[in-house]
Parts: sequence; structure tokens; C-alpha cells
Amino acid sequence: MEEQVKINQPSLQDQMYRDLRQKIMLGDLIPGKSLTLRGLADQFGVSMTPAREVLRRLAAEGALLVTNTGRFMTPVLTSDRLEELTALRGLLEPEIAARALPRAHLTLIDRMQIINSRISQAVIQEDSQSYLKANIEFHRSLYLRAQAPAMLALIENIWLQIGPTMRALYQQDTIREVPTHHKLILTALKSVDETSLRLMVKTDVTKGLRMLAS
Amino acid sequence: MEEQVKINQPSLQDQMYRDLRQKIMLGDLIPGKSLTLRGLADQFGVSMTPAREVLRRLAAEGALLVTNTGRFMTPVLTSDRLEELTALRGLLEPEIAARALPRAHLTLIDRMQIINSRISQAVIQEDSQSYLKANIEFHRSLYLRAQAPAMLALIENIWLQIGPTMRALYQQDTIREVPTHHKLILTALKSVDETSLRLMVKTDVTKGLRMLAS
DNA sequence: TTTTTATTTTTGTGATCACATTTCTACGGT
DNA sequence: ACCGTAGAAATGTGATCACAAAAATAAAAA
Repeated sequence: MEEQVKINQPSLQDQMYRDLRQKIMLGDLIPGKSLTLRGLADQFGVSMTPAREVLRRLAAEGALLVTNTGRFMTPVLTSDRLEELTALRGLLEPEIAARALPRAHLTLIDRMQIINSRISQAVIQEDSQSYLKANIEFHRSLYLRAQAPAMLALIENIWLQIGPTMRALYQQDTIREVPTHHKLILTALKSVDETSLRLMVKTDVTKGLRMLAS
Repeated sequence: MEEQVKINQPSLQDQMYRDLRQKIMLGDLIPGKSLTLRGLADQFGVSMTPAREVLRRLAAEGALLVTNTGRFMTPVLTSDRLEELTALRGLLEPEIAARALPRAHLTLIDRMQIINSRISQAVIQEDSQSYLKANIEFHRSLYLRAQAPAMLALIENIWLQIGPTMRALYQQDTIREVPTHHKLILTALKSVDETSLRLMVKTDVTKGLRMLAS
């Protein structure tokens, strides 16, 4: 009998979905960028059918906005909305970090340190794309340890919603400071200090909003 | 020139979406119930195209699960997952309740009191459908006052994920006690006591999980 | 130049179809 | 009686099409 070499190959729309989701979360798409079915379909070399499902799927997650005439675009966040989403991050991320704390071994901390140095490089080179990507990776690598998939899903959902706006903000004001709070997060992890960890994560998250005040 | 009577009528899939979403949140569908494109399409008298978009949309929100062969079904939650989702409710709902507190006027409290009496009736008549529906309405009517749409969206997202399981639990163990915490929530609202409100909301949310211990 | 109107193009929606894979069912062998 | 296998039915995926509404463009009027 033949071995089961049949790999569950992801469907076309799954690849498109992952690709677009990544682009949105990392801010490759500016706020207000409109996406069309035929445009996406052509771009990925497929028909309209998979394209529309991807767009609706992303819209369902809040990554895209659907106009009242059915057009799709990346959301343009009001400052109120951005504040609310940041408050949500400040609520959820300290909690998931605290849950990850007991499982955060040295291997993980080392890896986070390496990621953090990538962030520093991105600051120096004023590469907002790499900055955002490494920043997300820093947080996610910690949160993954919490083994709280539903919570992580909500958090990534928020990242998705603020992606385009964050990139736009980071691009207008060039990032001057290297992330000091990340080092404090690492310190709290090493000393297994939950109270400090929660505070530092919350501060790091909230800090990003302060650029809006300018 | 003709007046613009053209109403933005919702598309077919929007109606299907709302209908199915409601059914799932209220637990009309038992955990593990599988849904097929053609089945849904026939049920709503439409073609497969709108049906699949609705299913994918609900799957994107976590309301449905997609098997690795592409089939759709309502999720069967492990107790771990249910605990995590309940913890999320316990984190988010006290926060949004606290935000609603300053805006909770007597009109709202009165309406919540009426809804609460509907809950009591549902307990007496052992009507788990009405119970769940009124329970959700009780919480949502308060949370709407917070004017925090993103936060409310996350909360409803969680309700959607636990809907089928909650109904199944409520049905096996008939609800014996009238919701005592709801009255305490109303008391805290009247006396504008944020600390008490947060505690009561959290307790009310967490309490529901205790039925799992049986 | 500015505003209004008419025409063309673009766009999302829903239907239908072919196809490959999965799932179900029933038959046959041990 | 149990298990595996072959055939049949069901199911999701992606493509293509017609259609209506909306947006963009061009033309005309003020």
C-alpha cells in the first residue's frame, strides 16, 4: 500500500491570506489603501473567487474596512480608536506576559536579546519596516510561551488593526530612541519579577502611542 | 431631480451572516455541528457563493472551526480553552463595565433590571435559549455605554466562540440559581462604585465556568 | 474657471460549472 | 462477527460569466 505522501497543501487563498496579513501587520500598506478583487487576483495570478474570500476574511478580523458600498481598504484610525486599541494592548499584553513568565527559560531570553539588537540596528538605519517586524517578533516570541492561543489571537488581531497606522506614524517621526523598555522586560524576565514585568510590558506598549501627541 | 430613496440594502450574505452568528452565539448549534456550503445555500435559498463567504467569515472570527480537509463545524472546546476564554472575559468585561459606569444613567439601569427579570423567568421555565439570550443582552446593554467599539468587538468575539459550548452546559445542568450577581452589578451601578462593579462583573463571568467542574 | 450632466470604466455580487478530494456506504473476504 | 476495500455520494476549491451599482472621466453649460 502506498505511503501517504499527500501533504495537506494550503489552498491558494491561504497563501494569499498569509501574505496580505503579513503586509498589513507590518504596515506595508498605508492607511486608506484600497484593495480591489481584480487587482488582487491579477497580482497573485488567480481568479476573483479566492481574492474576495481573502478580503472578506481580513475584513472580518478588522484588518480591513468595508465601505458601505462594498469596497475594501485599510482602516484609517481616528485617534480615539487608536487609543482604545492601545488600551487593549495595555490590558492584554501584561497578562499574557505574566503567564509566559514561568516558562521563559534562558534560551528564550537569549533569543529575545538577539531580536532586540536587530531592533537597535533598525533604529540606527531608520528602517521602519524592519523595526516593526522585529518589534512584533520580540513580543510574540515571549507571548507564545504563555500557551494561551485565544489570548494571543486577540492580541495579533489588534496588531493587525493598528499595523498600517503604526507604520505611518513611525515613518513620519523617525524613531530616535532605542527601545529601553525591552531591556527592562528582559531584566524582569531574568529575575522572574512578575510585577515589574507587567509594568514594563504595559509601559512599552503604551509608549508607542506617545508619538501621536506630536 | 429624483430623491435618493436608494437604501443601502444589506447583501444576501450579510443577512445569512447575521442569522448564523446569532444562532451560534445563542447556542442554537451544538458543539461539533458541521455546516456545508450546499446545505446552507439551500437553507437560505441562495447559491454556494454567498454561503462559503459567510462560513469563512465566521471561521475567521473563531465562531467556526475549519478541519484540515476544509470542512466547517462549530468548535468543540477543550476545558483548557474554555478556561482561557473565560479568563479573557474576566479580564475584559470588568474593564469595559468600568468604562461604562460614568455613563450608566437610571434609564439604562431600569432596562437592565427588566432584562434581569426575563432571566429569572427563563430560569424558572428552564428555557436555556431565552436564558442565554437575555444574559447576553444584559451584559451588552451595559457595555454599549462604554463607547469602546473595539473592546466590545473582542468581547463579542469571545461570546461567539463559547456560544455552542455554554448552551450545551446550561442544558445538561439545569440552571438552579437566579443570577444573584446581576443584582449586585445593578447595586454597584446605582452607587457608582467602580471597585465593586469590577468585582461583581468578574465574579459573574467566572461563575459560569463553575458548572464545568461537575 | 467652475459646476453640472452624460458616458464610460471599474467594481462587488451572486450563479453556475468542472474537478479533485474526502467521506460515506455497502459488499466481500477472513 | 469484524475488518478492509471498492464504488458512490457529498463536499470544498477555483474559474468564468452576467449584471447592477458605483466611481471616474469627459463633455457641456453657466
